[in-house]
Amino acid sequence: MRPRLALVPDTAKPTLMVIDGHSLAFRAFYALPLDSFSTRDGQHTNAIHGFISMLLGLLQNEKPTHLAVAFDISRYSFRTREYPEYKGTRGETPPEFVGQVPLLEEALAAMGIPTVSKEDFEADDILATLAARGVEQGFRVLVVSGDRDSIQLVNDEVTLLYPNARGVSELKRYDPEAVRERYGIEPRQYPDIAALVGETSDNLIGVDKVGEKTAVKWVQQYGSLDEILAHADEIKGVVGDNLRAQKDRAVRNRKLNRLVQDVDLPVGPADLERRPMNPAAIREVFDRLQFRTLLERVLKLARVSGDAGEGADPDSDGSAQSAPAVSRVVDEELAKWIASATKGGAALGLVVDAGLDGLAGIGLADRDSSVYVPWGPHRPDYAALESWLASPAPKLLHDAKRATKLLASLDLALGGIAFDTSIAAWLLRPSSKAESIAGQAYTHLGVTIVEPDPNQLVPDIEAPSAATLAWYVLQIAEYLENKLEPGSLRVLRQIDAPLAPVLAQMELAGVRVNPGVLGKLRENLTAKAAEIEKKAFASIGREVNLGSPKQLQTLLFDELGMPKTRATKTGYSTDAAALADLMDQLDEPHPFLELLLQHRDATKLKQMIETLEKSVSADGRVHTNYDQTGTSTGRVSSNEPNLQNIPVKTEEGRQIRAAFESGEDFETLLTADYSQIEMRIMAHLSGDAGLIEAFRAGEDLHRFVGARIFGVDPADVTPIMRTKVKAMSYGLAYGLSAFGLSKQLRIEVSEAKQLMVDYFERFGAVRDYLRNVVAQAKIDGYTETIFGRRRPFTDLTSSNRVLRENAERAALNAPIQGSAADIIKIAMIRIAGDLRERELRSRMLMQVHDELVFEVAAGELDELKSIVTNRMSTAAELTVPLDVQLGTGANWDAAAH
DNA sequence: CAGTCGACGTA
DNA sequence: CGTACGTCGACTGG
Repeated sequence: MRPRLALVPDTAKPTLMVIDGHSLAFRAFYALPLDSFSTRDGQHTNAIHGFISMLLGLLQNEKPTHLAVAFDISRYSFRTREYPEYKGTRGETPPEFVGQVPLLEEALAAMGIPTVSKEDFEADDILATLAARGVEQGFRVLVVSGDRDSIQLVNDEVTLLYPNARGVSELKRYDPEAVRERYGIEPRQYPDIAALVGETSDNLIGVDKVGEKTAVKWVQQYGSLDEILAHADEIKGVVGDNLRAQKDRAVRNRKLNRLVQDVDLPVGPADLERRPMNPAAIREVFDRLQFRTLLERVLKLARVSGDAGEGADPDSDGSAQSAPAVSRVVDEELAKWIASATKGGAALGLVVDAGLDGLAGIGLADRDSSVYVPWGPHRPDYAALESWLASPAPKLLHDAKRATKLLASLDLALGGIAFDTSIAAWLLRPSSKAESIAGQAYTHLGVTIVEPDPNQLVPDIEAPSAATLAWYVLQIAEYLENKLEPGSLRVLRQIDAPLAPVLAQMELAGVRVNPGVLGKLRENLTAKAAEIEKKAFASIGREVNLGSPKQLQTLLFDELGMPKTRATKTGYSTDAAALADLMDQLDEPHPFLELLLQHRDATKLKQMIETLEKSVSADGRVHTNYDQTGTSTGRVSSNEPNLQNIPVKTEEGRQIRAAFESGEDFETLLTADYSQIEMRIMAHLSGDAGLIEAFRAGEDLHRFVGARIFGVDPADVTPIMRTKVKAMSYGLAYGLSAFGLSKQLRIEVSEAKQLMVDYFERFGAVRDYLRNVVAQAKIDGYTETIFGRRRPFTDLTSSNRVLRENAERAALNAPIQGSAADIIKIAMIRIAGDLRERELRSRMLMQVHDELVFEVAAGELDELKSIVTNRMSTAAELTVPLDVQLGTGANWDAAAH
């Protein structure tokens, strides 16, 4: 059915494609805007993007059988030795470009494309050599280069693909005929023309007054540069005089622009046969570069070339193990299969099939068989399965939280979550995005699981059976288990795998939201926003979309002529800090500014309320989704809706919290939070005697620290002093600079600097620790939390300063934020265990990084308080106590303390 | 219609 | 020129 044959070019000769990496990447660099192609953390990628995009087009259109990319090693070669001025007019290569070359080489390596370079030679010489060898060995050769000197390589077997002025998206094809048409000469004569005319970009001056037209005329007349020089006497006029006077220039140029065709290379054309791509490596590199569309394109190409290369269907491919056939089993047969598969305590792959609503079936797999258990409404006796599911017998899953929830909806318990491939992949690379089972099979096993097109209304092919997927989960689990360090494996087994069912329970429970409270608040805010908007329009005498930064920019900076603020990608900032600055700067601030800020406040809250209202389920509760693999530090995140960013700082914000209540069958809400957990972790990790003493003394931390720094009694620490110290302390864990501190506190940079000096004089071990974290991470390539959770870093040694310093701050923060995440996760697991064992009806509902919210059943408050306090404060043994604050109340706001 | 950006809420 | 997130409306480019 598939036109497989068409994928193989029907030419007798193999095609060798050789590409000048530097010249093409450099063209791409200038063709694509620098600003539009960079990763979130500031790595420029425009040259890489342009190059790969061009390369994919070439692979698709030209279908080379052999391929290599040549790079210059440096800007020095035998040519610069012979003629130091060669390429001398070239300015410093932009650092934004230089930083992209190693990444491009990495991307090519992942795509299985060899790169070639040779000390003392330029990429063009390598192209020339490979082209010559290729022709000798019977190849059709395609040279891809942006250097005009490559024209000399063109002949009946060698075609040059040359980028036009528009960049690298279109390449002009130069075969001998095209060269003749463009220049009126034979390709081999091109260097003679170039020698006479000169090449500005190489700093090669030609003969004065001789341009392309004159040079072409002479070459046509005499045949070659040598002949022209031999007959120089015959040429009349000023150009003739110039030629005779400056013939050395032409001779020198001709010597330099001759490409070397016999460079001693470690590879020949035959070694450059296209190899299968490594999807896992490609994903890794492209993820890092944040190339989404290109990733799709390259993976598609990888699949196509893989099919064409192997030409066999997966089932008949003996080399890779393929999934066993699926059998449907029920009743006694099912019991028998489970008994035999779990013999010796073996773990089974388990996938729940979610059907359209509820549970459609269950897929199970051991190493060499897989079974599917359909979950009919009139189900036969599945006792054996149910008891295995509920038992601690080990199970390997992908997304255990989801499976737990699905089974729970049918009142089925799931125990023995021994491994979760989704979590495992995240622990291995916490910055990566979650993948489906099929995605993981492709990434980790290199296996393509054919899935129906999700855009197709009527599926074109059948979806893979849950049983087959379960078998793949088993394979992936095995692979990842070997990949994970012992420390990461411990984090998986002791923290994240046991946490999954706890989060599942919290999601299922949801939290009761009072629609009346929200509705009233929304109405108030709607009216308020409208009123502010009216005033704002009146103040400027026209209407404007207050939600459009672009329109606001026009208004503020063009029409009202206010001073420019911080630059953003698309203009000037209109954020709250920028507006505050404007109001400070102007003697009589325009009333519009204040109104705009108020309007933002009101609409932001209004939006939040509306999203919350929309997410209330039929049971009157909000069921958020906790993403266990969504952060790179180890925290969980919350979405749909996000319950971790409900306002708390302003009075109106707190009114939203007041809408979160305990359910009807419950008595009250209990909140429990860790006070200053990150500072305590810093005290622990740094071993700073002063900070440890501060926490052991048990008094107000910022007051204590302030007293030390300002040399006064704790009682004499003023609110201003306390604010400064507090900002400094909190900023520490984020890699705050004197500049940042000064901006936040609105004080002079010099004062901020002095504050930092004073701080570190008293708490020097903290600074030593923070420095050491970064230094160690530079050596190891990763950071680690107290419990061994790792986060890898690649940019700590980058030559790009922005990139490197961003990575340094992230590395500084990761062990602190991550350890706090570990601690609360451990507490949650233990609290959930206690609640279950003691058969309490109270439930854990929410987690907000350092805070837990519970719904308390009648008569259980005291017992719950003691469990929560105990488990939270003993979740980790630190050199300082873990202080836990409790609060109770009818709603979340009232329960705060 | 999907993806990006600026802005802003939380710890 | 402070870490980690998610969500919104406006805008952009296919």
